Amino acid sequence: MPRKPQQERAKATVAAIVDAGLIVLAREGPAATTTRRIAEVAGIGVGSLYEYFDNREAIHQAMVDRLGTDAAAAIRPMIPELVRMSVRDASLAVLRRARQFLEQDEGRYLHCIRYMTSLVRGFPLRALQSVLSELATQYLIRHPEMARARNLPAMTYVFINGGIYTVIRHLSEEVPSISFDELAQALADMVAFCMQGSLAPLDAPAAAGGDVRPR
Amino acid sequence: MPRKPQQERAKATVAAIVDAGLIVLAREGPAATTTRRIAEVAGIGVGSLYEYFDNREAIHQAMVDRLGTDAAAAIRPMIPELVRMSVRDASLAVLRRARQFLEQDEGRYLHCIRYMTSLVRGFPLRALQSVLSELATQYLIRHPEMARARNLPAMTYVFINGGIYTVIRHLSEEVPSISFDELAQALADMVAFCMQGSLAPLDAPAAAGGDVRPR
Amino acid sequence: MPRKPQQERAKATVAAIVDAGLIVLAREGPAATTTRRIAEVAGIGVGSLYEYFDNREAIHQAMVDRLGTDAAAAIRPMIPELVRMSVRDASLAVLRRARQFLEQDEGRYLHCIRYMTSLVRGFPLRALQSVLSELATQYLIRHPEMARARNLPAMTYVFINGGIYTVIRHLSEEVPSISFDELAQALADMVAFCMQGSLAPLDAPAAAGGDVRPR
Amino acid sequence: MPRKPQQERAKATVAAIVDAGLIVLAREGPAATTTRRIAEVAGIGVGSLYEYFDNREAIHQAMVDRLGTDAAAAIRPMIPELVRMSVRDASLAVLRRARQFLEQDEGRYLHCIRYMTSLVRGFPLRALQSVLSELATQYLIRHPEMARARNLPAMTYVFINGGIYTVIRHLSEEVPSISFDELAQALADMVAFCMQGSLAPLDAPAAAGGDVRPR
DNA sequence: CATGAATGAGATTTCATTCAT
DNA sequence: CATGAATGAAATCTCATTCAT
Repeated sequence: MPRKPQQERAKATVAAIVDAGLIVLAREGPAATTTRRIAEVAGIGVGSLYEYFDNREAIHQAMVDRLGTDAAAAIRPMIPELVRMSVRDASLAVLRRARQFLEQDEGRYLHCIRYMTSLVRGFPLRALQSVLSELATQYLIRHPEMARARNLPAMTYVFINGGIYTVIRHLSEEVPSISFDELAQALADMVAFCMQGSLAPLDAPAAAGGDVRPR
Repeated sequence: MPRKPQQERAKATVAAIVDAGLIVLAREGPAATTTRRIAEVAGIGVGSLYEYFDNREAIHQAMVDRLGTDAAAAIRPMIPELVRMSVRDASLAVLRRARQFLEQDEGRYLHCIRYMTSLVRGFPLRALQSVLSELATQYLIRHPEMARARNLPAMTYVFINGGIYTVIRHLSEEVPSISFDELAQALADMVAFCMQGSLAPLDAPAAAGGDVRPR
Repeated sequence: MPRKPQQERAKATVAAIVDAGLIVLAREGPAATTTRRIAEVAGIGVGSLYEYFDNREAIHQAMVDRLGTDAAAAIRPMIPELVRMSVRDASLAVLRRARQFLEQDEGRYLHCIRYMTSLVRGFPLRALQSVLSELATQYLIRHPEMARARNLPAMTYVFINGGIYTVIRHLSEEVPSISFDELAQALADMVAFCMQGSLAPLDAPAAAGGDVRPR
Repeated sequence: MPRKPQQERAKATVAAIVDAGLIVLAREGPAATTTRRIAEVAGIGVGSLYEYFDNREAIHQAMVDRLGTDAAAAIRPMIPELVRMSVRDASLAVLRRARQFLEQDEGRYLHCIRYMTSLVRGFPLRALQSVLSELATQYLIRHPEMARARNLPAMTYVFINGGIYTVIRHLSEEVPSISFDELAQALADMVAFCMQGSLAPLDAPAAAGGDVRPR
């Protein structure tokens, strides 16, 4: 019976419901995402939920989709710009944007991610993962010299997945043992090292460094 | 009023309950970890759960504790041996053991970890994290020359957290884009590179690399 | 989260629940006042109880409140009339009304009172007590000559409390040793004697009596 | 299966169980009188309860019986002495003894009486009532001149029942409006007036007590 | 005899879903 | 369309009772 929203108002209601779901999930945990509570926060009657969703499961799914979509949308527009940066700067830019995204609205998305796996089957951040893969591909297209690195797929896999989770984990910590900037620097360094070669800089200023220099 | 188990039989029952909880969580997801189902799988009556646990929440907590304890116990005994290996070999050894641990009992722990965050407050793998930190510390004590690396705490943080999650994520994938061995190699390489210096091993001594140094 | 009833229908449901509770308590005793049974007798679903009450305890409280309110309401309207009667007649009128109240609906209230103390904390008939106190006060205002009696507060206390309970006790007896009329007469006489009869008889006409005079 | 206690030790255990029941009831209310709690307080295992009682109901019954027996036993030995006192003094003596009985052991019996009606069918204080009736009878035998009072049975009924309850009610109040002594004096006065004081005071000094009779 | 672990019937409570208004 | 009262299936939890040790 739930109809596709055809009017403007209806679309707004659907968005309000999904928003409410995310707000409740973030603030009160998965056990609180009851239909009553979601309807309450959305400012509508319980019965109205079923005008737009088949059942609670569908609302959960919409919440997960929304999070994935929003996360991907936060990064995707940056790609054209990122591919023109150094590996290190591009990494830092992505990390900073990720932090901003996760912490907006009082950490709503950050909190939600914890619980997403319990709401629906499947990995909620697949869309984000795809965007980051796309970024890597585009970057390599523009910088073919890097593509010689061995283990490229594995390295990329580790950077994307390890990166996503390490950031989430760090932002979730109440008393992080290191600052976010330190974390970001370390991650960006690692990406730069491993993709570009030689850890020489480590112990010696080294000479040139070719195109690797930032900006 | 759950009493401390006083007889031998009672201890076995407690273990059976926690086991059953993990089995159900792994196989049927968090929504299935009802008291009824756990009791059923444990082969006891529902009432018996409450002889040993205050409420369902307490059972969940015990499950989380158990997973953390088991995970730590899988790695800790290896430490003395690991510190005598090369960084790369030690990393590989840990990764292999982690895989074995996560995949035992038909991936019970692997599946459980997905849902742990939704069951209780707090990070369920803190114990594992601690063990890995300890390993890092011990390793650096035996290899003081590495301690000169900059960003040591941040690097360690990234390796531990990123490593844990990347492995979990990989093992959870139905159709992984890379093999576990490739992943492990990549991770071990990264640790070795970043901790030990010079990406020389890659394909060549590598000339440039220059200003890639952080900060 | 039980909401205040907003529609007419809802108010009727609340009343039906409390009614059902009193009916079950009267007929089947306190052990039978389960949520299931109350819902059944009220002709609603179990879940509906929780639309209006937080828990079973709240229903019990509402039952007690209802009984107190009804009892008070049975007597209060009589006050204007009572204060114009003689002490004896007023007492008899109150006693007759009390009996009628307690015996209506097949003795529902009478039976309930037995069990009220076990349902909630506090004295369920406080409201009735208050009304009777008010009656006494109003009466004394109109009949100031009585106010000279010594021990007025204590006497009033005894009449009200002793009177309430004696009536309840009598009506509860299966084979009363005296009739209700005899009881009522005796009580009314006592009130009349003690309040009105001046205590003259005590030391005066009374031949014997000796040390019986107060203080 | 529960055997009659034949050994000394067994009798002590039975007493301990009943004691424990009364203690729990007094301190924690009727909902707490579970078999576990009673066994715990009695210092025995749950299973042992069933060595001496058929079921929980039987324990409750024993508790009620015990209270009735103890209450009666508190008053009965005083009868020979009481019948030689004045009405007023005898009344006061009984009231003081009642208070002492109800308040002993931190008000154990007082608290229990509140809940007794919900534990078993029947009036738990019948034994006390009987003792007081017996006292009245004995008193009238020794003081035949009083027996002329009209309404004697009704008066006695009121005094006994109203007296018992008024005292219980008063002792149960947290902030009594009058002191126990005031209450006792008032009650004793009333008894003395009504039994002894000739009813003359009613409408006139009157001659006899005769015409005061109702109707 | 005494115990306490185990039980399961039954109690309370929650909540997704329906449907009359 | 929107509502929220009503529902009942299913969850959590309690506790009198049994019985192997």
